[in-house]
Amino acid sequence: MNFKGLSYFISVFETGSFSAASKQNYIAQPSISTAISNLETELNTQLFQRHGKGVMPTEEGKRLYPLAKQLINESQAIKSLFSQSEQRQPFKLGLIRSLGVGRMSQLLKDFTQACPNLELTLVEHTEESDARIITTTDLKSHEQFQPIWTDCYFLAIPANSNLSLKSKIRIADLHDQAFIHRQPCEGLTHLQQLLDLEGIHLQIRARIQTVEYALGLVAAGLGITLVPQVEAGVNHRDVIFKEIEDIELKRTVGLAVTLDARNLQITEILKQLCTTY
Amino acid sequence: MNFKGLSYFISVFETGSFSAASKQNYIAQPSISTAISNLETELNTQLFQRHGKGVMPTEEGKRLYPLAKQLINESQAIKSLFSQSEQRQPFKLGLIRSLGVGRMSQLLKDFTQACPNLELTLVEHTEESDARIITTTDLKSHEQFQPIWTDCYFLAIPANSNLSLKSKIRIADLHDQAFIHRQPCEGLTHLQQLLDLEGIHLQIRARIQTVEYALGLVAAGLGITLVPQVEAGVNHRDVIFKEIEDIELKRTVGLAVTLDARNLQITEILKQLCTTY
DNA sequence: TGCTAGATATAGTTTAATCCTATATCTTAC
DNA sequence: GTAAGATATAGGATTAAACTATATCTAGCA
Repeated sequence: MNFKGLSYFISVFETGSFSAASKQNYIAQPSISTAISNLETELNTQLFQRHGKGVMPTEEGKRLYPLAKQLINESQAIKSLFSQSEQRQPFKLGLIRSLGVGRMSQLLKDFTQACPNLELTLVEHTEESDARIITTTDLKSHEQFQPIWTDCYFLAIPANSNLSLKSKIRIADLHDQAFIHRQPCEGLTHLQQLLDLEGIHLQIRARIQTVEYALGLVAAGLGITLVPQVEAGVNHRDVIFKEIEDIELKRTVGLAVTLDARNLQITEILKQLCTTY
Repeated sequence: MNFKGLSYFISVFETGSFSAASKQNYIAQPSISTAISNLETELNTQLFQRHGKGVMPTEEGKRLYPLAKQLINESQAIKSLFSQSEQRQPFKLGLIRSLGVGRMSQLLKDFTQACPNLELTLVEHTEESDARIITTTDLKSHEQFQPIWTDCYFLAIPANSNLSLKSKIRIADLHDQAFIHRQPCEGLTHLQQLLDLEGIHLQIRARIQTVEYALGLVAAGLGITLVPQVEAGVNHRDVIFKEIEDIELKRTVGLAVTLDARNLQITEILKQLCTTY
């Protein structure tokens, strides 16, 4: 198997003719003939049916085409990635909020090291971008998803709350608790469904959007709230973080990439990189 | 760029030596030298630092390695896919429930057509498998995800219910409605959180697992329930399907594949195929 | 320091693959 | 039946890859 043979195969497939492919590649027609013939021998299958008015791909040929196309695209992507190493390539990465500064800076450091010719721009995940770091909730159907982290959710409890004294917090302990509601939040969505099933009710004291404000209100003693693991890592004055023992609250954060050709080489590297976390 | 050059590069990278790589590939050492040199010229970058005791990959070499490795793996996968076309290859596909018979049979038909040498076994999504068709909720961190369908959820309403008369159903209309609870169900999870926020309460009349039973109970007039779009397509006696107008309930169904080498060639084809839906 | 072992680089030759030209064969259309 | 257009085959020319032989470099050691 070699790149040239596959490239010729692609040309033949797309033009439907050996002679047209030969012109497209600036070589003689017999060269295409032998190249395809060699490929057929190597794969032990017939790729085209020959007849007077050109060729028709067989079922095997139709199966090979997208695979060959992708392979050739990737090889060219690798080549361009290195040979164009001089000029910086713009790349927009969309981010959701509350990803955690520590691990995100490490991730971005790894990204830029893997692609030194990158001119990275960080935008909101709702904006147009080349790739996004999101949870599975925000995944669009035309995107591919590579998980990076799984975050558990923790309760953030005021130090003076009665809950802070308990060694293990169970879902029943949340009954009638003062609660700071934060939206959008996958974990909270899940929690509230579970509470509803159990007939447990929360007293919503505030509705806000950012984790920082929510924790601020917790510190002020207004009530408890739910935050992703990573946000709980930081030390907050007057706030205690605890897991809920008898249920599992989590979200999956990962890289979502559109299957667009423009930045294929970069997104492939990023996807690869994400598998190492 | 050619396959041989990249293969030699991989050998050199893994052995840390031109001469060791030459032995591994049963060729003379100068051939490796020139092959790597050619690759470096083509990519316009230095891949290894030479010194007396072998070679050390440069930063560029380290970047190239995983890309080259993947490319070579894919090419061998393609080759083995066609040349081993005789013997059937076992492949386990895990499925969640309530995917919808119609579209699933079409998908499986496309799968088996794309890979005619497949010996396909369908198992529960919790069992060990080569790939799974699941929602994003069930995605594991070591898996890659390719969305296939996005399903909206519909309310299933008994024909004799007062709700069936309304032209548009809003979330407020669900207050104190008799409800058949089905778990696990992503959409229901979401819905109950929204109801909880609005202070709307459901009267749970039954708790079951399968869509079929849930619809049976709806038909019996026990209460309403929530089912994914695809299940609503089928005609059910005495059951009416309606969307909730003022909220958006949906799930994303897709192909989850582990990044395991064993069935790489097949999973790659399936992923490719899934992008076409 | 000088020697040796082990590694990569270079030069020149040989081999193998690729491509070319010329021509044969086949199909379709008129 | 014939011409046009397409693929297949044969044999020679070109180009790329591999080999042998040898040079150069480095590290380790007496």
